[in-house]
Amino acid sequence: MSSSILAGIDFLAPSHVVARQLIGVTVLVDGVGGRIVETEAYDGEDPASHTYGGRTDRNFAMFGPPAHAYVYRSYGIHWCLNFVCREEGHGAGVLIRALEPLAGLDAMRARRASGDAWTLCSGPGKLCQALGVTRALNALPLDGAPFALLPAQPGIAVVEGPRIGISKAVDVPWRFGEAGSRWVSKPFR
DNA sequence: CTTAGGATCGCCT
DNA sequence: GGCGATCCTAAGC
Repeated sequence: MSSSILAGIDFLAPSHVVARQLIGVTVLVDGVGGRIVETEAYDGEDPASHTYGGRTDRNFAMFGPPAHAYVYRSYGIHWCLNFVCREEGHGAGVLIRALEPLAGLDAMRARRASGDAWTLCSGPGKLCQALGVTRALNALPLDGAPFALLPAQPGIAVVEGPRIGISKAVDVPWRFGEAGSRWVSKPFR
């Protein structure tokens, strides 16, 4: 049994609400990770979402219970980490796009041969490489090993903007970030 | 600073 | 066979 409430967030809420609340939450994978500073929301009603066309072998985790991981391979090369939200069967989630690295910096640098501190986790593919996230973590619950989530400090200022790297629903403002953070994948304007 | 191309997996038409 | 919720490197302005 796993609760839908984790780190003070109710993962049964709509994905754009969860995406906003996740800013400032600390995520660790085997003790390596940092504060979430950038997210994007995706939803079953959303043409840009992997789940828009229904359930497949690749996206089944997004149709499973909330507060679980959905990991997929992007462009055949990178891994991307999502947190499943909404009720089971809905097909919604939040893409974790960037972290402020806090724990396990040595492990991150070892996994990401090139790259200075600013680019260790400044993108969905990069942070998965830094934290060692692969398909092996797909569909696992977020309230147990190797995951750990710690609540955000209250009062974090959040900015929003259009999502990155998609070709449909381009104007939906479902990208969220910590205001003024230098750790995001691209500046907000 | 901006743009272009390659890497390469899995789903879709 | 095409294309993507990406990243890195190289070249052009």
